[in-house]
Amino acid sequence: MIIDKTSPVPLYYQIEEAIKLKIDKGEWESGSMISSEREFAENYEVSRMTVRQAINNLVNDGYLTRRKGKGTFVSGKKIEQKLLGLTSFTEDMKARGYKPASKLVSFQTIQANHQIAKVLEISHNNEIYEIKRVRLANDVPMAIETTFVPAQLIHLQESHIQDGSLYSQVEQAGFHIDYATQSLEASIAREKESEILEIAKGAPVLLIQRQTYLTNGKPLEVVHSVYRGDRYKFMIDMKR
Amino acid sequence: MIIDKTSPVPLYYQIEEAIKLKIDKGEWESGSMISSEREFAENYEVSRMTVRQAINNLVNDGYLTRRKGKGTFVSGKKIEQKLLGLTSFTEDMKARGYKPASKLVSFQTIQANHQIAKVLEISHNNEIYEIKRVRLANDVPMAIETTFVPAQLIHLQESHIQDGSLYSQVEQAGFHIDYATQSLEASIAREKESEILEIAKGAPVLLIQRQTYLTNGKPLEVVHSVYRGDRYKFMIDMKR
DNA sequence: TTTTCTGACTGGTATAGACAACTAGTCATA
DNA sequence: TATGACTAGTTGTCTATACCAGTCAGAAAA
Repeated sequence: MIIDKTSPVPLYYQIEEAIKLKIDKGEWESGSMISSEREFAENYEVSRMTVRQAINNLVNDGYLTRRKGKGTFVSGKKIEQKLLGLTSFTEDMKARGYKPASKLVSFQTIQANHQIAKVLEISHNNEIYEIKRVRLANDVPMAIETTFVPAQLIHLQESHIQDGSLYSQVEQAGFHIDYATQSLEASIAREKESEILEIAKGAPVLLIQRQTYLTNGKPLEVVHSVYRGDRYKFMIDMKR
Repeated sequence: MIIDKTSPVPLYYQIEEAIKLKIDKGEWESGSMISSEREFAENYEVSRMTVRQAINNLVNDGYLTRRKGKGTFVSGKKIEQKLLGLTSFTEDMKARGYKPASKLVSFQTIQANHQIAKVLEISHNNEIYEIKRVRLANDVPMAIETTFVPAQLIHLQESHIQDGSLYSQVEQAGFHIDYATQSLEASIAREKESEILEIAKGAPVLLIQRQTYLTNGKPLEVVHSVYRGDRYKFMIDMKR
C-alpha cells in the first residue's frame, strides 16, 4: 500500500505490485475504473510518468486496459494470464480441481545420448539427470514423465524431487524459466506404458515432448511424457 | 528513415516503424547491436524518453532485447511471433514446407444442436454453416475438419470457401480475430475416419477442438478436427 | 607483468512540466 | 427542445534533465 522511496526496489515496480494486489484481492473488480494517473501520483508522491510506467507494464501483462479520455480499467478477461501459461503438471491439475500426486520411479545420473545432448546443447556423454515419474490425479495414473536435466547446470537432490516440483528448485537456485516449446502427437500405448497407466495395450495416448529454456537462453530440461488419451485433454489459448 | 514532426502520427511510432523496417530488411542482423538511445535521440532530434518509448514497444513485441551497460540488440529468436501463432491449416503447412490443399466435402446450412449453440452463444436451432473439409499436405490426407459458423454473423459463399481460407473472408467482412482456445486429445480412428485419412482402423489420431473469438467478443466458429497421428505433430511455444 | 582504478560508454529510474486528444457533463443560446 | 460552446477530467505524447547501475577498455599503480 505504502511505497518505500528508500528501497532499492524501483518505485514503479512497487506501485505495480500494489495495484496487482488490489486486483487479486478483489478490491478492484474487473471492469471497474482504477484511480487516475494523477491521483496515484499524488497519493504515492511520485511523478505521473512513474505511475505510467507501472500501469504500462500491467497493461502489457493484461491486467489493465486504458481508454483515452475515460480512465484505466481492470481487464475483464484474464486471457493473458493463462494464455501462455507454462505450468507444471502440479499446477495444471490443481487448476482443474484434481488432487495431483507424483510417484518417483527412478532418479539417476546417466550419460546423455546424442539426441538428448543436442537438444540440451551439451556435449555427447556429458552427465545428465534422468528422472522418471508417474503422475497421478486423484490417485489415478495420468501420465508417465521422463525428465532430463544437465547435471552441470544445477545440482538436484532426490529428496526434493520427491515432494516439491523441479521448477521451484530451479527458481531457488537463482535460475528463471523463460519459455518452452512443446510438441504433441497421438500414439498408442506400448505394453509397458499400458501397464503403468492401467489402460489396455493399444489404447490411445498423447505424447508430449517439452523443451524448457531459462532466461539466460540455456536449455533447462527435456521432458518426454505419455498421457492417457481417455483421461487427459490438453488445453491451450492462443492469440492472433 | 526521416521522421516527420508535423505528422499526426506519434514520433515514437514513426521511430518504431523505422527500426522494424531496418530489421526486416536485414540491415540489422539478429544479434547485432543497434544504435544507442542517445544516438537515436540526437539523429532524430527527439528526446531520449521518446526513443525509449519506441524501443520499449519493440522489446515487448520481441524484436529487440536490452542489456544494461551493453546496448540494445536485435532478438535472435522471434519467439513472440510464432509464440501465439494462431494460424490456419494453410499457414501452418506452408510454414512447415508442405504444399497445403483442401478438399471441400460438404457445405450446408443446418440447425445448431444444443452443444454447438452453447459454444457459439446463439439460440438452439439457430442456423449455422457446417463446412466439412479434408486437409491435405503434399496431396496426402492429413486431417478431417468440420467447421461451424453462425449464419447470422457472416454470409459465407461456397465458392470462396473452396479456394480461400475462411479467415480471409472474415477479415474482409470487417471482423477481426482475437483469440482461440483449443483442446487436444489422443484417440483412435473410427471406421469412416480411417477410410478418409487412408489409415488403419484403430490407428492413433489427434482430436483438436478449436473455438475462435472475434475482437468484439463474439464466437466466430467451432472447429472439430481429426488429424492422423502418424503424420501430424502439434507444435507450440509457451512463455512462463 | 599483473592488478587496480578511472572514465566513458551503455541502459534504468525518476522528476516536473507542457500541451494534445478525447469524454462527458453543464449551461447558454437559438 | 435541440444545438453548440465551454469546462473539468481523463489518458497520450513529448521534452529536458538528472542521477544510478552495469560494462569494458585503457591508463595508472603495484
